[in-house]
Amino acid sequence: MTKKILVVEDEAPIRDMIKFVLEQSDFDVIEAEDFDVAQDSVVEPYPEIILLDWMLPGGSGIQLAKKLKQHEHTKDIPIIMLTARGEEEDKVRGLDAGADDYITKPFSPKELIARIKAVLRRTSPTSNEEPISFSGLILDPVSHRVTSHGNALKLGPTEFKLLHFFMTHSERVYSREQLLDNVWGTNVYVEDRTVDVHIRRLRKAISGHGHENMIQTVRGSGYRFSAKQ
Amino acid sequence: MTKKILVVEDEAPIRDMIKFVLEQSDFDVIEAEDFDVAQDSVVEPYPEIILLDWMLPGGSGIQLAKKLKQHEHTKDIPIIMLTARGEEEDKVRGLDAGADDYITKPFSPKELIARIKAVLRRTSPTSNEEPISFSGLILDPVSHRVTSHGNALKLGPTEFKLLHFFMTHSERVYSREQLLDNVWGTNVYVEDRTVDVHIRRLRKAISGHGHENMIQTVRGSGYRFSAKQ
DNA sequence: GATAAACTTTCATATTTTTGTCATTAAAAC
DNA sequence: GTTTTAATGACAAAAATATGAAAGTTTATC
Repeated sequence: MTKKILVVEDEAPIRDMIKFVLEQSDFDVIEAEDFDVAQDSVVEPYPEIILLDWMLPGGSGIQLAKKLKQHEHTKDIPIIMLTARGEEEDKVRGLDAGADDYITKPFSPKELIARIKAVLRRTSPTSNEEPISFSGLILDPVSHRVTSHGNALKLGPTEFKLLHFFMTHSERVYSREQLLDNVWGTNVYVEDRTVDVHIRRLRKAISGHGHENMIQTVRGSGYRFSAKQ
Repeated sequence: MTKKILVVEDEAPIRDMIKFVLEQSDFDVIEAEDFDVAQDSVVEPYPEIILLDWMLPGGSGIQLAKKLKQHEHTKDIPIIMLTARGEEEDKVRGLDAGADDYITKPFSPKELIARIKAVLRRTSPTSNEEPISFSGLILDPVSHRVTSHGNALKLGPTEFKLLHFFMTHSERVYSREQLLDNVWGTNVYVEDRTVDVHIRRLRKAISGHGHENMIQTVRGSGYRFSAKQ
């Protein structure tokens, strides 16, 4: 699950440094050296976060921020401003313009990564946290637990995700590819048949508690999760 | 439940800005522009949190912090330092003097509120002075003691905070990063893996008393504190 | 203010768990 | 009965966590 980050910075050396640091931490970096390139870069799939040099030539950093905040699709993308020392007053305007955080140059790689992660944590949507229940089988996303009639079941991470997906998308057939996309994530290179193995592991884990038939094979199409027989 | 916040800041415009922001978020603000006024303001009912300008005229911010930390009634009031950029080194001394967090000026309203809430989250379980108990394991915030079936356990400061957090947030998975935020604090840049080590030490400390499995590893997600197996 | 003790953080290494793939067997479809 | 598709068991590689120890900091004590 690599996150896309757009780095808008006119000075190539700094941009390169940032790119290097971020890629070390497994982010997917897109670079832009000015306002126009940056604008063209904010397209689908949208970056999850934008590092924006405040002092772009012509002071266009603020303009870009404002523009992004105006559009529905981009207004929720968090922006971290990069500022130089001594530009204190501008920061206020930057934060007004909708930036979520700022970092003062020069910064340490550690700080950069920490800030990015903090912002991602703050802004990433808190999905539905309610336990999901199907005839005695309960999955609780908060405690990250699955119980069957009160007994804790032991599943690996992938089986947990798979079950979570199924329980939130029941009564519907999914092909192996769709399952891979939804559970493993897009652009993951894994054999289709691997899904079978995880299905089997999941079935094994929830079986013996009256949940024998909840994960149903639909020959030629894929699998379906259902409480009905 | 409006919380009382004392703002110690000599520059009136900044003070006003902070007051405005905090009142928007339903805090009850008390202002002080210097050491003496501040000292007189720290009386019952005590503020729940203090925002303290580091660079008070005469550098008396640190003195105030130290003084507050010396007195029984005020030593547990969390202090957030307000510092200017370029005073990085002072921050260290500030945190030494007992500050719980710091914010660099200028800061956004969003950031200010976020930091205050974070500190309150971290420290307000402390304001609940009731001992917390889980199947024979008792943590008493007042005496700062942990006992297992009556026997005192020896934990380091971090292990104590970690256990305290877990005991007030059981049955919920926390990632290493979330634990760092909640137990270490937001301004701390520490390796994720460091959490593992403290988890181990905590486990070691509470083990051998029938609490083997209270701190549970959730592979791929983090850790969970639970009385259940 | 020096010295020792206690803590914290990081790092290297060991251990455990999980994962993806493959070969084989079983089941269904035609 | 042959072909197609899924189930299963085993296994090696990869990933994540546990652990021990070193190095650096802080705190306490004399």
